[in-house]
Amino acid sequence: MDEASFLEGYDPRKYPAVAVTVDVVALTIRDGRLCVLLVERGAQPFAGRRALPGGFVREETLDQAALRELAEETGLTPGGSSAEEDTAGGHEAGSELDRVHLEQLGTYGDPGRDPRMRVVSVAYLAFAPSLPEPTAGSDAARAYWVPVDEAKDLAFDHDQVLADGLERARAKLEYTPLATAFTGPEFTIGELRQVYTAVWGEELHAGNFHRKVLSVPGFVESTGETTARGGERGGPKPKLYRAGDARLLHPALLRPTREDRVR
Amino acid sequence: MDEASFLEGYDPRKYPAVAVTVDVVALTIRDGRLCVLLVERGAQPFAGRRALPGGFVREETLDQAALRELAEETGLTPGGSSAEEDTAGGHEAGSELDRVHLEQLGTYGDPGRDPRMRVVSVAYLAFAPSLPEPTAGSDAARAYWVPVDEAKDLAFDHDQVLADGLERARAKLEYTPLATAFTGPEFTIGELRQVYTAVWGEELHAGNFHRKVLSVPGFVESTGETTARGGERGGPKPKLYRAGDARLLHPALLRPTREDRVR
DNA sequence: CAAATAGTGTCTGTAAGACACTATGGG
DNA sequence: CCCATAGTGTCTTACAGACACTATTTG
Repeated sequence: MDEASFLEGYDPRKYPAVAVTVDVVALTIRDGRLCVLLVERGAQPFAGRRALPGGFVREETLDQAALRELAEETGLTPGGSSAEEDTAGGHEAGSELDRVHLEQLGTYGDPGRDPRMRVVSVAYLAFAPSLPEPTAGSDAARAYWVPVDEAKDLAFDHDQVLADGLERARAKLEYTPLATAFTGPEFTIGELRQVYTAVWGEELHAGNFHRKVLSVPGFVESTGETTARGGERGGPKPKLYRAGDARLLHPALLRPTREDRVR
Repeated sequence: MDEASFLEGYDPRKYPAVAVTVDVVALTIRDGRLCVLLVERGAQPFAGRRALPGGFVREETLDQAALRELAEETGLTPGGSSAEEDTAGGHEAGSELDRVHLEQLGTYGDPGRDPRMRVVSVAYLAFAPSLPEPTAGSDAARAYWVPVDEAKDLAFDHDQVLADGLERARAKLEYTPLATAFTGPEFTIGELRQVYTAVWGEELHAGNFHRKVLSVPGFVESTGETTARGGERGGPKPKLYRAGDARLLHPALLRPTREDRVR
């Protein structure tokens, strides 16, 4: 049966129900460590286990569903989590949420990934600047940031989803300027380098990194300012930069040569 | 509502029905042109319009659903298209279908993309070696290969899906050896170059391409043989190669420097 | 002052692209 | 014989990484 014939004679009640959810791999950097937002599950199955935040898709686009879930779990956008109406139109002028990068990661739909029914989950990947612990807010009390190397044994197939998200994030830092999505609106080259070292888990040569970043057109642009103070343990006041207008890095910033080209 | 609370009190009948389909962007190269597999729609909506092959997801993984749709539309795997049982277990030892590369492309789920109900479609991208026109087979009579630059005004949001698939394919040729998925099991460097020019739509310098391909470890390996005859308009008998064991090209084969790093 | 960081200079190996050239075989 | 293609040589430019070095600021 192809799509055409399916749509001709389609009757929803003839087929087993399928639920569509979104799950979000939200990454941020806290204290120099790459962290992911997790929630504690209260109910079966996987009660007590940690899981990626996510939920049912309503009358909205998939992107909107992912943004809504992220907002609810981080407690960032004041948009009420109680409203049951169509959220397609508006959530209030979000604060830090506007600086969050959100993209689709992949879709996970193996039969049996949820023991109770067929659930197809569209996973999203989010890059966020350092955010406050979400416990402050209302109903997001069960969510918290966990260093990615401590995020194991997640519910459902979320270990795999997280692994896919991390690999995507590492690859994206190579050829896009998305590292700036982890920083504030103004940042130093050193802060940018810390993003790379946190995500890649590898030390980078400070001098070469500095020159490389400035040589890629459109990656960063100078604000003309410097920080008010030098580093905590000394050093000159570094210059401040903004994200540039490039959407692709050319030439790319390749990860340290893992001779391990996968065979 | 997050996933945890959704799963606690979930009742499928409380929510509007959602259908999940797979659609396949199947690409091949015919007569030096990049072509996509399309089907003619017989029923409303979009009757008479062309669309990507696809269909309803059954009790199977999403990957299996995509492979099954592709098999049915190309008429390649003898596996019956009439069987209604669980296909998770087996399709017969497929012929050319084993050489097809299949990967998930993305998921499209805007409300209203199908005028009758909420349909979330998981799109797949397939790279196939030159295949016979599928009209030969049974129920695949409505499917045919169309040069991608003539594939316009497709049904649903398939123009967008196709565009995303093409961009993915072009990018993948840069850093993976997937160009070999478009060729037969043995190929010449010239044939491989034709894959690149067809997909990228750009001429490549034959000499530099030749040296570059051979210099990337694991991209191709020599069979020690040459073709039986030279080119149609003369020339030496080129050597034959097989796909190597690399899964990533290092260093990558970058597209001709579009100074247009996207801004 | 000591230590740490920002930022620059320089050198080396590798890779990409431009161009030229030889060799081979079909029409 | 003509011409297109296979395959190689060489040169120039660009870039990545290693290393060294100076300057600046905090404790």
